[in-house]
Amino acid sequence: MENKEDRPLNFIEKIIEDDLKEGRVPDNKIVTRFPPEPNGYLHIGHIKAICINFGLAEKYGGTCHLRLDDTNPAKEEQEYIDSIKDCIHWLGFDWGEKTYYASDYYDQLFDIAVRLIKEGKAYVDSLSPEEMKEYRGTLTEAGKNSPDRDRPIEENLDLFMRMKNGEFPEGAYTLRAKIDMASPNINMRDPALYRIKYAEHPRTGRKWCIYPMYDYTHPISDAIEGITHSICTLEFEDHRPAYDWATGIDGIEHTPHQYEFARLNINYLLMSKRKLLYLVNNNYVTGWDDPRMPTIAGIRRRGYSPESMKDFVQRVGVAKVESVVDYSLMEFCVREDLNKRAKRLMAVLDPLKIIIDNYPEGQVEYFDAENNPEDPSAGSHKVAFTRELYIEKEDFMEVPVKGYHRLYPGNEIRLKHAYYITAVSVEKNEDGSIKAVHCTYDPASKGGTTADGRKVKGTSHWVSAVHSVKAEVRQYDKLFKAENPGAATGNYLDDLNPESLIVIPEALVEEEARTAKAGEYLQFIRNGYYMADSRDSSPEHIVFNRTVTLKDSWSKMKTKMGL
RNA sequence: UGGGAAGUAGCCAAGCGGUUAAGGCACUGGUUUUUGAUACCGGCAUUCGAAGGUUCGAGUCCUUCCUUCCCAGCCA
Repeated sequence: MENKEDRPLNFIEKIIEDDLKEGRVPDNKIVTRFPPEPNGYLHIGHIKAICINFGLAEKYGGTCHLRLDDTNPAKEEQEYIDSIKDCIHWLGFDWGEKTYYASDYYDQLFDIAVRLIKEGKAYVDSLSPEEMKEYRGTLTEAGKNSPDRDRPIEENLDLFMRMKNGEFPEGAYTLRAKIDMASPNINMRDPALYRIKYAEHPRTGRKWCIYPMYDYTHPISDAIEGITHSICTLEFEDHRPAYDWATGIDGIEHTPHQYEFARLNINYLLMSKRKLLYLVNNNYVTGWDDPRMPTIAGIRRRGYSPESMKDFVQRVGVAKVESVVDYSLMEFCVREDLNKRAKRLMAVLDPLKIIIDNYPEGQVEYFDAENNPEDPSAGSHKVAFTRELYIEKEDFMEVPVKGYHRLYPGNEIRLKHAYYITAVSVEKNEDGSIKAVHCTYDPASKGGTTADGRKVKGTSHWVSAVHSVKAEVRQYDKLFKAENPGAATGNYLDDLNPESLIVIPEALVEEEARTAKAGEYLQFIRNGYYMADSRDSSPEHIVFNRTVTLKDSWSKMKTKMGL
């Protein structure tokens, strides 16, 4: 049970280690569970819950169940179940052969309900939703008992059977636990156990027309599965008494315990399912897997690695303070991971033509370009060099500003992997814009160094004018430009970043980029990390998504100098 | 004004009565560099929401207060 990462234990790990040490865990095997309701797509916030539950099981040699909490057929769909499974696998976790479903326990749950009725601990209530609300009282006033609370057991039993048999319309009756209408905890004021619902369930079809509620289903499901540590988010703290009530029902052997942690919040991001749905439905984004979406499908398509996201969650930690993590931490994590694994390529996004006057026309040289300077085992690939090339527009200034050490007339820079060049003259269009920059190269600088060891301060990436390939490059940025979208005006749409996607229809990439496939991590040298788009990229029309930029101290300096 | 929780740096987060309050991100200086990237070195809380108290000694214990979050679905 040693702490490999040399990181202090979080409060849940402490509880577990203590439980293990004190022999409170059956067979010394902890059992956790990740219990999403299949009513939508998983987002970054879920990654935390997934990592906690699966991670804990991994760390302490236990198991973690995937359990679909499918007790509300009105909202749930098979599509979501499939997507949830896919996302967990993408993160690198596995739940083994068996997928658990709350719906697997419908029979047991029903039997237990019947038992509760027989023991006088549950009753069938005919109050309408509005009446029930009235009877529940308020936060500061006790509720009052339903007129049906003392209905005879036989009658409750009969009514419950008839509810099950579909004799009543939706809303006519509920089954309620008889707990305490005066409890200061509203969740304990005779919570509903079952409601009537005529809906097609993704797994049980039309077999049932009554469905168990969360507060009743969840703890019993945990108990049935032998969950030892039931970990959920803070908003369920108030439900713990209900959880304990349910696991305390006579005849339930195993008693799991619920622990709550703070959910993950990240600034500039929106996690609300409702708001994300609005963005999708109203075409602010292209879908749930739009690379700007905080969904797992979105960040995956954007080019984030699962390892970096796990690292991110690890660094954030697990506590009970409701916190908002800096977006920059997430960016740091991807960069750190991608730096070690991304294949380096050269891509010119905003081309400026360079003509090397003293380089023979028609000559082609192939240089070796290392795939990753951080990892020599990654090998290298070839790049073609010719007399006419393109570099980034921002890598040339006719009149350089102070501190600029890229190309400008009279200055020598290095073309990555190739030669030193010096700008000699500027060829202009009629409108005064630069048509091309004429340069000379030093043949003795082949490979990017010279025998005299002279230093050049700037190194630019480039592509051959004849060998480069066109590609669409999608420059993604944050979807929202405010840390807390909607905080200022009350409408999060006001904070949408108009520059969250800038499409460069015809960027020029080196030939090697043709081999890139979705899933392969790339770095366009000096531009950022990229990945081929899983949906739209094809050999005929290559599309790259920008995952994240590189850190850029030059642009920071520029803004500091007021440029 | 009921109940449940939480307050340590710009953001996370350790700290569990005993030398100068871990660490990471951000920020910031510098070194190296064939990516103005990376890497590396340095700086960044006399103070822990506030005020009292206990103690030889308090971020840690006690009291009061303040602030923030969650709860009144037949959602999860």
